[in-house]
Amino acid sequence: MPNMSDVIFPDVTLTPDEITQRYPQRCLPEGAQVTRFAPSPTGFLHIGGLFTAMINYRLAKKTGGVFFIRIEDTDKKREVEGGIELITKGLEDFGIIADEGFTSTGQKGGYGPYQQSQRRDIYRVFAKKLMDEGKAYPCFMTEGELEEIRAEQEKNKQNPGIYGQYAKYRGITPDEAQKLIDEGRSFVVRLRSCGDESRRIKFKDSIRGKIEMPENIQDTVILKADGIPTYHFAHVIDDHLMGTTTVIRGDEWISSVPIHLQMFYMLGFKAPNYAHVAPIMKEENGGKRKLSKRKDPEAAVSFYREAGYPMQSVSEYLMTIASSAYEDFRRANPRADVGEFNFELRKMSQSGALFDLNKLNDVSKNTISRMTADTVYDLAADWAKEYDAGLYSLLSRDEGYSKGIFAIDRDNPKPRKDIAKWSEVRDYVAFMFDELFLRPSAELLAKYDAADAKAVLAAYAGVYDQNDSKDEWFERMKTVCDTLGFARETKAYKQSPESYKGHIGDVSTIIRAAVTGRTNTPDLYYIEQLLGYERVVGRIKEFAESL
RNA sequence: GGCCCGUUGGUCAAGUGGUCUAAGACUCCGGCCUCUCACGCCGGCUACAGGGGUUCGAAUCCCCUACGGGUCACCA
Repeated sequence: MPNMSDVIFPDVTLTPDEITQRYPQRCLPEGAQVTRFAPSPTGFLHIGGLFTAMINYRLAKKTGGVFFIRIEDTDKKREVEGGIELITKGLEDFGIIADEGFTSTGQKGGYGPYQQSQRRDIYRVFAKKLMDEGKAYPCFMTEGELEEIRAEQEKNKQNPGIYGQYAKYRGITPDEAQKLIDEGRSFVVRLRSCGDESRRIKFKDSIRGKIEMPENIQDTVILKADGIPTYHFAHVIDDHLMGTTTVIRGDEWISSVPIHLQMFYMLGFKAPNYAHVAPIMKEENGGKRKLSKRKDPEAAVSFYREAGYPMQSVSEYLMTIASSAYEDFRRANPRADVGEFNFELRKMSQSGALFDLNKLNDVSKNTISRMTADTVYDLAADWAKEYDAGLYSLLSRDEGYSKGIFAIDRDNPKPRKDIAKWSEVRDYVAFMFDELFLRPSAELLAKYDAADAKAVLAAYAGVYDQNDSKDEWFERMKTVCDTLGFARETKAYKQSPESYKGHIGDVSTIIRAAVTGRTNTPDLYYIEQLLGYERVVGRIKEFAESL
């Protein structure tokens, strides 16, 4: 009588030991964590995937360990051309660069290959080992049979699945298997579960604490009909061989942990620590639901790039979701590198956070306010180059000029926080470029007497001096106040409003409207300095005539 | 439906039996500062899902209910 594994795995010649020797124990300092991100190459970087990857990365970095990227391409149907590069490149934009495995420039590291489709032989060796030990068997059930069983179970209100009496092929003999194979029947390899429903399996999740569940009793598929492993089996083999110490993944995997733990046990492997992160949610009809790739554009990381959020801002926002202590850290260390933050898994929230655009905007404004004018220019121009060509040509026409705009009120302890995303830049800088400058309408000054406004503009145009220091400039505006009957101090006006036409604020508003076409802008002095005498006085005169 | 997990203001959250008449952040609304805006500062609105226990004492521990999420594939 032939051996079952010879019937099923005639192609497998290597032994588990030979494989294991290729994956020596890692030499890492005490406490170093080996983590990984294991995406499918679907060509779509989900914001939740980025989040998970970031947490994996941070933990590895914090502990002096290793972070690697492994491609889980065991389902060819979902694969997309260029999907791997899109994901690795996408992560690298956020500073998440793999120590091992896939980077945008290819694979590296000594524990590969890091792509499951290239590891077929490895999985088969261990599947064979399980079969040799009676822990796995071939199952020839057809789709129709599977459906019948499911229907029967449903009718009897039993749990669905292949276990106990429903595991029809548990007792198949090698001869019977050979016969079916000769008939051309296809088969999968199932685990011969050693679980007992009445026993409970306990494990400690690094984020959620103690979890306990009934043992797995399902004869889970480990090798599909095409000989490729299922996620479960690949996970166990890969993370064992690659030396992963902490598996950080989405919490949709929690319910599979009993299967995984059982496989580690049956294979004689030590199981890693698990950490299951809560998904990022979206508000809908008053409820919450997971951000969906299909329905929600904001689920894609590319959405934020297009909207003009700097990668840095998205990172920062995600960190605030990952750890509530992060905002305090950031306040205390505005310029520090994220790496200095003491990230801890156990402080992570266990329930899914609603994605909050308000908060992202706020975080982003703060993030941008900490950038230098040069950086703001570079990033804004990069964005514009791709999404707003008109703006790009204006910004890049005179780099120094453009940087000057972004420099206004930037290098001080309380920098302005006007910009949350690059798509706002066009509006922010509009009046600095004649091409975008909107001639002010008289409406802006509706609350003022037209004759007074004209007088203010004429007086100011007469005395404006491009060479003034800021103090001189301000003093000159006050002089205009004096000569035209406006109060040079707001307080003086408030004390006796009847003795003035208005105050310094009114005068500056009139001038601001003429020069910028708006009543609210950053510091007028610096704007005028950049604009230059001709344009300042020209705009003032033009506006005065229109009143 | 079975099994898991969760539930503190509109949102993110701190909180591990007394220091909780519950921190902080975002949003919103007032006010101050101020050449406008922004910044900053001050203040305000709004919360322990519900019910039972345990305890001198419960947001915190236990039980039940409700609600929300996840999972139950030859997808990951």
